[in-house]
Amino acid sequence: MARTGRPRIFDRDEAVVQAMLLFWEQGFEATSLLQLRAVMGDISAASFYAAFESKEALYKEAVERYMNTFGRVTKSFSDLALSPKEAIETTLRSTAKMQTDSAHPSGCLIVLSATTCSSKNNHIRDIAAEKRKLTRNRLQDCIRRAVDTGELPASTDIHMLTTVFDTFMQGISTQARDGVPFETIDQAITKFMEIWNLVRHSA
Amino acid sequence: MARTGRPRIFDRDEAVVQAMLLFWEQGFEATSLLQLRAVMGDISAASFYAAFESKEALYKEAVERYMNTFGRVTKSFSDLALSPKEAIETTLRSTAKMQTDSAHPSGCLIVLSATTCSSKNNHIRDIAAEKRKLTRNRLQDCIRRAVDTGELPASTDIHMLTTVFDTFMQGISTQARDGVPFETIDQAITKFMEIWNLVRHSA
DNA sequence: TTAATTATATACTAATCGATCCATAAATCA
DNA sequence: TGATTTATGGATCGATTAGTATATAATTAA
Repeated sequence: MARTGRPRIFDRDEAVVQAMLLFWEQGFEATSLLQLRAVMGDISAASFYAAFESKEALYKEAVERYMNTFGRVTKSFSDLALSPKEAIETTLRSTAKMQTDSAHPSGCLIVLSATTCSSKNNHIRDIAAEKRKLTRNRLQDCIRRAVDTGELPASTDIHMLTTVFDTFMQGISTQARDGVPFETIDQAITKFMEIWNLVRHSA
Repeated sequence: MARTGRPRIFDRDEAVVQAMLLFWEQGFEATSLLQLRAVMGDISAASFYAAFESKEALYKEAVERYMNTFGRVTKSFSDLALSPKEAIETTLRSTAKMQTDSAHPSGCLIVLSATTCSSKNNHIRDIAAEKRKLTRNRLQDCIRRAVDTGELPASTDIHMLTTVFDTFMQGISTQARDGVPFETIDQAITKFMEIWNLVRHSA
């Protein structure tokens, strides 16, 4: 059952991807409708608003698309086939690798695209902030699992340790934006992960 | 010898501070001239452009002001009265304390206010990026000093270790923006700093 | 063939953007 | 006093912002 009406001249799915890349590079507020429509296939304003409700609605779609593609690098947090330590280390290395890939904007869209914005757009900031919270929760679950299975001592301060790893992970975005190469970040991760063994033997 | 001409009706110095706070909160592009003029004492457009050359020039002044006030928390990197480890630990704790102070915007202006911007404004991004580079260099000098004095082994990878601490420090900005309280970050710093001893005994 | 549906192109809106012009006010200097 | 200097208020600039109105084109369903 094909849908009725005049067919869309552009690929909506591909348009979302291109919009995502632009939001990733420039952030929400710095990206204009004119720029968006250009990269989305030189579509008209009418076509844009017919296919997407608003700039904000498109941003939400772009964020979701990011989470389901590039943002998947943090999925290892929830990989029960890995030990918690392996899960975190894998996530950090995948994150660094992805964020320094020159095939797309550097850093993380969720961390960079809307951390600052005008007061009237605080609800925009919340869109990405919510995703950061979700990721942090999965990191925390991963650490909790390590405590539950005895890999880390029962005395471990889960909240504190989550902050240690979350802080480092978010810092990778700025490092990547500033051009620090993957190899350097990767070596830094190797050193950073040694914290795990310290926690392990701090009972 | 008082200067000639009609006296300025607003406090230029205080106006820069208020502009700095607004750039800090909202970022460069999200902050409009209208908002700036409002917080700078409800000054007119003519007064603004007479006292400051442009929005960009004001931003540069605001960045300098930040570096000479709130940004001073990283000065400990260069405090030779402290051991390198103390210098870094002091800087991290001061940074966390400052960035979570509710008396002003959270996080770091240098990290947050211009990491993303429209393509035409890439030179704006460079203003803050240059400051991040300077801070990183002072952190690196601090670590180099530890190697030179023998506090860290001669085999230490200074570049890598600088990345470890710089990444964590920059991550504090997003943590602060997301409302993580000082106490939590402070405890995370305690755990994070244990890396130092690992490097010390990794010869 | 006609109706219904959907997307299109084009023109346009009101608001805001950073920045400028100009006449005038308020100070010092001679 | 009168000349010089600087800052002011207020109007305005062209460009750009996100978003809309309208008429038409292109498809499917009946």
